[in-house]
Amino acid sequence: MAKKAANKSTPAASAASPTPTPRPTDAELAILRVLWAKGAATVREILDAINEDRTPPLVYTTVLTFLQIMTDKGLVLRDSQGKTHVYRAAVAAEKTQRHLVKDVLERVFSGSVSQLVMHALGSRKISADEVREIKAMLNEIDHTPPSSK
Amino acid sequence: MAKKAANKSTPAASAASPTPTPRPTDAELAILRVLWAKGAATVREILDAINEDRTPPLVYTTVLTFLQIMTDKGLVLRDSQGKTHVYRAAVAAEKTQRHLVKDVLERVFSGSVSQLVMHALGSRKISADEVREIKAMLNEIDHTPPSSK
DNA sequence: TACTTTCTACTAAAGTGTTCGTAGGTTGTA
DNA sequence: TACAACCTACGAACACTTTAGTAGAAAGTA
Repeated sequence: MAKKAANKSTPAASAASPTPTPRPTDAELAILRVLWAKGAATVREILDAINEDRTPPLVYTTVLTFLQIMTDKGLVLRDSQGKTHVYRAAVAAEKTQRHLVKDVLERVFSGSVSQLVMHALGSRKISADEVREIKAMLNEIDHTPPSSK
Repeated sequence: MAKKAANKSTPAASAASPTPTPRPTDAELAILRVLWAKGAATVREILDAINEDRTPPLVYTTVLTFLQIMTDKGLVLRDSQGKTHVYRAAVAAEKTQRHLVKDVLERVFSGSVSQLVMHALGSRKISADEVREIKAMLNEIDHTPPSSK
């Protein structure tokens, strides 16, 4: 009947790369974000951090299960510190973010960076500082002579 | 274990309330993109369009099933034209794209537009035209006073 | 030592997404 | 008319996600 299903974003070049980096799920991303921010954390610390911005709070074992799954997937690393496990992210924030952005870029905007950027700029109030920051980046990759400011 | 769930099927009352616009799935997005491009299409037309950029091609009934699900969800509208159904998107491209960008913005970048934009800019080669376009948009934002609150 | 707290591993169930297959109806054509 | 081609509805398998419960070990406390 149904077949093996294929949810692979990367063309599976295999070889040496240890991380195929499939899109993390929502729950996984939430946990990774805590770990990226804290560096390392126990289940309880992650639980508390997640429940801070979450209306129906998760229970301890739910987060524990996520961490176990993520350990299997290679998304996090586990240090057995006495009886308690301490987790760290096994994937870099930068890389994962880039991956997710690229994903949206292709899936939603057919690869049009300007479309994506324009939607991003329109999606939320943005500070003058941020505008300046973005302009600086644009100037860096600019191929044309600087226009008037 | 019940899910918080926002909107359920509402089988009888089709196209009732304003669409809460949940994230479309990958398959749904692929179909929406075809419909946004073509305006309206039959199952077969959608199938052909999708299989153009798809290595293991889908079969007819798979796409049909997606369309049926999407009709139930209110993502597409169906015109019964004789024996064949003609589908149109029920959600605007703009709105859906904005929604998806906002989603990534919050989930991945904690709402930091500049972070998202910078990752977008770094994720792919970008033409001088695109750079100009983005700069123009930045200037517009920049010069728009925040209005009274 | 006995009780309580806390932790991990294992299990499980409901939900969601993806993918087809089969049955049965309609339509055009030899 | 009979058959092939095409279409829709429905059902089903299966993987993946989310969520939590139970059991049992370890550690702290009265």
